[in-house]
Amino acid sequence: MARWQPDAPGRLAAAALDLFEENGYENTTVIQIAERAGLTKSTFFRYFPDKREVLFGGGTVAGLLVEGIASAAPAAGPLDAVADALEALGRTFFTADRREFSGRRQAVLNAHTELREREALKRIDLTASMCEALSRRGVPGLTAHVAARLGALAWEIAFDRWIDADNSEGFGPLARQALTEVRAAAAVC
Amino acid sequence: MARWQPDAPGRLAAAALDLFEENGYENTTVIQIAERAGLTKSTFFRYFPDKREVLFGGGTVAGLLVEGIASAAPAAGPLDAVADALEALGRTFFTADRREFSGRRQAVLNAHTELREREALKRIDLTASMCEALSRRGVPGLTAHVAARLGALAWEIAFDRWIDADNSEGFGPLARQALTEVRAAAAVC
DNA sequence: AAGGTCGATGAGACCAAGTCCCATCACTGG
DNA sequence: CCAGTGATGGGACTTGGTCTCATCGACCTT
Repeated sequence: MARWQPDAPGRLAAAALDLFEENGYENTTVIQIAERAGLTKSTFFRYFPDKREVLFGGGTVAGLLVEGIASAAPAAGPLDAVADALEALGRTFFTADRREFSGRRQAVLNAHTELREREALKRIDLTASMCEALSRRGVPGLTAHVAARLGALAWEIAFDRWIDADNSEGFGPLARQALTEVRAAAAVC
Repeated sequence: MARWQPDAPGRLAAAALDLFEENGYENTTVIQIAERAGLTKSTFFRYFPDKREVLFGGGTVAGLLVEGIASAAPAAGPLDAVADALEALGRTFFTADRREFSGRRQAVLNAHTELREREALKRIDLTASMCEALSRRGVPGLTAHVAARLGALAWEIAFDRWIDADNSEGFGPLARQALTEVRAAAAVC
């Protein structure tokens, strides 16, 4: 018999999402989250550096993106490399079984400025990661910047559509579709 | 004789910038900021909703941008409207006499994650404002999104160059230049 | 000139976030 | 049987942020 229940951080994250949905982010206390998970404030801060971070656990995304861009066909253009990376994300991270969770989480993020703020920072850092990865492919600096930002925009569009209940397509195809739309829109600016 | 020294928020912001430079953001206390400005914690939070916001006082930027985009020539394309707006910003906000201050402020922002986070949110909201303004010009949704993001990128590039000491050009021309470079880069994605 | 309102500020209680340090206690290996 | 380990608990402490009430000079009214 194990001494402690398994997966403390997972339980904390689940409890936090529940409570944020029920009472709102600013009306729930770290102590309440910890209690619902059968833990204490001390343990909460052992796993998460602050209250916001409890909803941003999966830090593997940056790595997946960078790897996806790096391993794209050498002849692929910058936006094609980004498309490959987003597709990899769809296979590993935005899988069908996580769609409901992602939707709930995103709804909570959208509803609270403090959480939107954290998300904004994550997005900027992810975009910077994509930009670096593109540079390492030999893409010139400014082009890499533009491609990374257009890729981030396509990502967001695809994510919104993926979350949308009436849509049962996978994230990968949605990302490719969004990317071609973005590319077309950029051409008429 | 005035009962109080004038411009309490301005004094608070100046004191905060000084202290952040001297001791770093997390090592300076709101009480210290208030004391240096000859005020108290109560007064600080009367003018600023939180400690970070003391470096983000000028909230007129969004209005200037939106107005600039709205008042561009009707025949102008989306990115040209953005260029007009950035030029207006250069005339009203990024004036030569504020360059030194802007540089100091930006250095502090870049050095502290908490402040970068707030800046990230501001940027997202500004980009959304530009996007809306473009939509009101009749620019189709996706095109507006792309133009707003490319405009934001050009803004950042122009700002960095403007801050750079060896460059005495005004913000407006730098923004136009950055925008044409970004446009060219987007064409080869 | 006396008195009352107004508006910016001060004082201090109070709560929650976040940090730190040390105690606990089942499991493990010798 | 015993010492070490590692996840957890407990609680003191600092700071950000909220709230309410007190202060007091300027200004206005009569």
